[in-house]
Amino acid sequence: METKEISQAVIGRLPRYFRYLGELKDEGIERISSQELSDIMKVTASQIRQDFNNFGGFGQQGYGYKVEYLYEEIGKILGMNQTHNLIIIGAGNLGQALANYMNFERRGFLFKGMFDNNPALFGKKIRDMEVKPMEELHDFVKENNIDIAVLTIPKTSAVAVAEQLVKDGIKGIWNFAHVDLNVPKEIQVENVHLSDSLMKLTYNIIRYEEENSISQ
Amino acid sequence: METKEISQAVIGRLPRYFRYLGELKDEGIERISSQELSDIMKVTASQIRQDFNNFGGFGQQGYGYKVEYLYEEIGKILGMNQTHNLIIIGAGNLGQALANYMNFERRGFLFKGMFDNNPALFGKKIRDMEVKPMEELHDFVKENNIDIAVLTIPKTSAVAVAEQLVKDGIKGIWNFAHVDLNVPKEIQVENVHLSDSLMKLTYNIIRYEEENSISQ
DNA sequence: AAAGGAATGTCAATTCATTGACATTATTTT
DNA sequence: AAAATAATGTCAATGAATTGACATTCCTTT
Repeated sequence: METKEISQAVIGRLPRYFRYLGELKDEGIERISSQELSDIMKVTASQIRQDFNNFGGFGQQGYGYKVEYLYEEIGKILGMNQTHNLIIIGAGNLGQALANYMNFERRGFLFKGMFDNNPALFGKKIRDMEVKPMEELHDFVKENNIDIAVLTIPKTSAVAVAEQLVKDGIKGIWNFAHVDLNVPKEIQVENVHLSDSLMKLTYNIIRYEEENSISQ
Repeated sequence: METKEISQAVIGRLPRYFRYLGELKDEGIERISSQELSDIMKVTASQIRQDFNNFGGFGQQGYGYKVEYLYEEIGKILGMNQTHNLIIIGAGNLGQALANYMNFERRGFLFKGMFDNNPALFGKKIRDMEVKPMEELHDFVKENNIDIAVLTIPKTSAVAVAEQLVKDGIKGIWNFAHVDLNVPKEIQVENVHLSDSLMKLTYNIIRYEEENSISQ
């Protein structure tokens, strides 16, 4: 079987397709063409077809795409048909918010534990899960087949914790700490750098204002 | 003055440069070459120079870049030398987490208010700021010169709220709702779709595992 | 069952982003 | 003060991503 690399540009668009297709499915729509999807999603029909073709193509010529089938297939590609054992490290506001906010379970993310080094939080229940001390983290990861660690701890400790998690056998890290982790390339890292995102927003706001004042 | 468009690819890298330069500055490092920065940040020196040149270039030939100067200049480009009035709409876990988590003020983001439609939350203080009912939102935005609205509300209401915010004169929206907002292009939107990010992570985990099992 | 129409899959062309190379210019050393 | 060195700024080349075009294939209608 040939292993052709699929670009992260394509991967980055899949969740959005998945979301729109889920909505179409919920609306009871059974079939859609790339052109119709293009109109709804505001991307070119050509890109949609090109993207899907990375995975062999899911449509029928002359007909279009079956919404439910396409939804399922993209879901499989994204691993939404599997379960993933997940822990949250850092039980501060953000960690708690993520634990509560996500309807993880609906997508196969099994919330297995929550860790912090603040004794005041030990035993506190978040989503029926007691916060455990950091000392227990590494054994827990090893013994419970944890796939994904969510890092919502300060950047000062994030790098070291990540390195240890790698040794414990973690497969992926969802990193909210404001630092770049230094892990082997076989460990997948997805960064969510919130302040970077906010800075992009301010750049674009300022840029728009400047453009306007120049043309006045 | 010429208005040359700077690609979002470049903008997206600026906050990371800003972060590394801030750290270098804090370490007391005064000068750095694109090659040294390249080694630290794991991007090509060519890209670094190319990126900076979009803004005219900040270095001195034969010398390199003055860390503090470069830090300040990139900060200005990102609007970090200005203040931005900001409100959070949706005082649930995520909204509260963002209010507490960010050291907004250090970067010029002035937290001006928090809104929700859950009466149980009205008056609750978050960061010395009482949660206000949604009814007061639109007048508040108009009267207090709000630049940025952070949307941490369910997707069902996000689209309508965003449309009204545009009428109220908002400039940018930091959108955590799991939906694409439909606003005029002069309004800047920065999406943080957390579950999209998590799906990318699972894709990459699965992909790595498949690659490995094939080569076994 | 055959003809016509519709929409995919795919190839080619174009646009955009990244990398490489080097002339130029400033700094540093002698 | 001059020569040597260092590193930028910039141009050209390469590579990647997106868009456009159309032949092929399947569906639908008659």
